[in-house]
Amino acid sequence: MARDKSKVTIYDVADRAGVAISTVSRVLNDSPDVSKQTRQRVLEAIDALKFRPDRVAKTLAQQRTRSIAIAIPTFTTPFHNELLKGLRSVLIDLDHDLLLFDLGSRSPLERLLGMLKRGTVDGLLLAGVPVDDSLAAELKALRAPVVLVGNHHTQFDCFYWENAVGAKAAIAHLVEQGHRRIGMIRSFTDSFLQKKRIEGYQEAMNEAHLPFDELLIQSGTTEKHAGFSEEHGYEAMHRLLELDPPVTAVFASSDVQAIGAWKAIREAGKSVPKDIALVGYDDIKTSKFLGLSSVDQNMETVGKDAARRLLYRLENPDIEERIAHLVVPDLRIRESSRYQRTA
Amino acid sequence: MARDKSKVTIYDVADRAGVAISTVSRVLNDSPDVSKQTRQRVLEAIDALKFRPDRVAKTLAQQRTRSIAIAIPTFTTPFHNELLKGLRSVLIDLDHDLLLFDLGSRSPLERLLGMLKRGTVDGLLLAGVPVDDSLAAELKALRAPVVLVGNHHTQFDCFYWENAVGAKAAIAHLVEQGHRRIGMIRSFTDSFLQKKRIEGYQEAMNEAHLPFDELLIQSGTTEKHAGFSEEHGYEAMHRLLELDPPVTAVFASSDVQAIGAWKAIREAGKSVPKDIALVGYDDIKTSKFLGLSSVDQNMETVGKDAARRLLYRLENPDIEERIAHLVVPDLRIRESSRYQRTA
DNA sequence: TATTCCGCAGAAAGCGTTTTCATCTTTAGA
DNA sequence: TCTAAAGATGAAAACGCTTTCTGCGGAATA
Repeated sequence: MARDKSKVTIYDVADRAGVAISTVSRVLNDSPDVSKQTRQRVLEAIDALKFRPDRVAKTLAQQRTRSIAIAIPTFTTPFHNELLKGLRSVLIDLDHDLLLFDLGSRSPLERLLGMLKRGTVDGLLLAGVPVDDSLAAELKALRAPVVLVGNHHTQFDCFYWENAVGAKAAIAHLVEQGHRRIGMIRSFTDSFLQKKRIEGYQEAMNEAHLPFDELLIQSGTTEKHAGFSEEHGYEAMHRLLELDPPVTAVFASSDVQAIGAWKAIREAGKSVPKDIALVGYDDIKTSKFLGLSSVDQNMETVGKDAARRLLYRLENPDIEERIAHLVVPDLRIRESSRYQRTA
Repeated sequence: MARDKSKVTIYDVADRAGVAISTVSRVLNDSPDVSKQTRQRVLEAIDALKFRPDRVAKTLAQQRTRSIAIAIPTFTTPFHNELLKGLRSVLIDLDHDLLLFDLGSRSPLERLLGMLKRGTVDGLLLAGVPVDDSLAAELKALRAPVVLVGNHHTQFDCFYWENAVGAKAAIAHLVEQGHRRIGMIRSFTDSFLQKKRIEGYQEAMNEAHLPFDELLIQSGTTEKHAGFSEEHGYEAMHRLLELDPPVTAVFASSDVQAIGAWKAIREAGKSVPKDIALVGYDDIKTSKFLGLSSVDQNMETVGKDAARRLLYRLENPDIEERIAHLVVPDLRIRESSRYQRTA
């Protein structure tokens, strides 16, 4: 309400340029059906009046919002920052807006679908959100372009990681450093991602002919963020510290968990990497400065690629082909695991 | 385009209920001018058709978008995560959307103002964005509701921190621990916030009758994020390490800088807190687990308060009164500075 | 010279709501 | 019993664009 400031509209421009509004619209949208002189005149009028087309009206007329929503489990983990960064840079270039949507809040899925139904956004990027068949069906029914990040589903475009490969590389590295009792910190819930990382852990252990001990894979009790939190890592590490024979290395499913674990190790009077070597996952920026070894997933690049794909699908709603892009992660070895065991 | 799925509109509802669309709209907006039976009938129709009013059309008709944008310098620092969290929780409750806007990209201010002009958002929350008089004038001219976080300007509602108090408390604590050569890591640019923190540093040094030495206040060369980055802290710490007599404690203007500094200290073969005590600012979640002492600014609470204020101003555009809420920060003492010097 | 075609521009019909205004009932007041 | 007020509803005009349809004049074709 009370929006006086008498907005300058397409009519004002048309008046001043002595043309019809349709002509102004054509100029605005780079239509070829406008003569050079007319275009010039309109452009001048636009300039003189400092006219900016109303985004909402355009949206209503075109039935297209030029904005997408990204749904992520939560904001409080640094995990998604890089992803967001990549996303934004692409969206800006293609003149789209980004709506934030965290699934931590109440009735998240319902609100998500509501957004699509009410036409708030054109498309959806689900990052780290598990998609079961019922959700998939609903999304399909809405015919909404959806791109998945960090998860896999045959009916959608996906960008996800070779989680098994990353985990395996981490463990192989620890084995090479002379470790034989290698613990793992898992997440609270049993996601696709988590399964793969455990798979990688087991493969590497097998190949090194190390016995499998299920006590070596521990989780904490904090459910928040599905267990991808410092607290959770801290708790899980406590359990690992009680094992006998003791672990000499720990692989955490995320860097934040590793940071939590580190604290537990410190408090137990042990040190990293001398007593216990530590490797995380995600390679968040902090890890580079903490000297925490980690598995780099190239989040920013993935963010860019995912955004491009979503926008492409917006333009071409009817392509049937689904892409499933597998990103191969890189192990970054730092001080937290750079210590050769001689025993 | 190609949005077949033949959207169900207010007309369909009206048809089914046997009323005019205006009546449906009244029901939708809880108008009292609808008889009980009619309302009931309409409600049933809405239900049966699973009708959801189109957000965009509503926006155009009402000249109100029900969404706000938050402008922050960058996503890659964990600093704003808590703020975002607070914001979101309030916005959800009041049915508003949040658009992300990072100023790291090109021509940010222009795009920001464009958003307002084009009616993409109703209001703006500027977090950590310096507002000079020319920007203030432009914002005023647009008559847009704006709330500032972390900065002060007489013409806008502000939520900001007693930066001097926080810095002073940090230094006082270090003095109490027996430190006399206390370094400070500042940001790259000379913001309001930075000035205040330096002010607090100096006050505390004065009160402890410690000599002021401008070499004790160092910055790095990395301009990115105005110097609030790990790299910057790392560089600045290198300079501090060269001082003679050496510093025994360092106060960083942010936690990320402190993390960078910590790395430099480690690499120099010194340890925290034994050789050098460390205190940061912001109290990001990571700090709690690193054992990094820090100054807590209650970001999440501020985020909530700021969002509420902005929405309040949206409802009441004409209130003249400006609020300037000063948040008093709390020092959180952890291991990184918990070491009494006997010298 | 008569016909067709093309380039350009205007008129007008959407897009899906809200909101004002007018109309038609009732109900209340005298 | 008549009139005024209140209550409920519908018709239609916004909101600010895009897009289709139509038409006009001039160039190209026959």
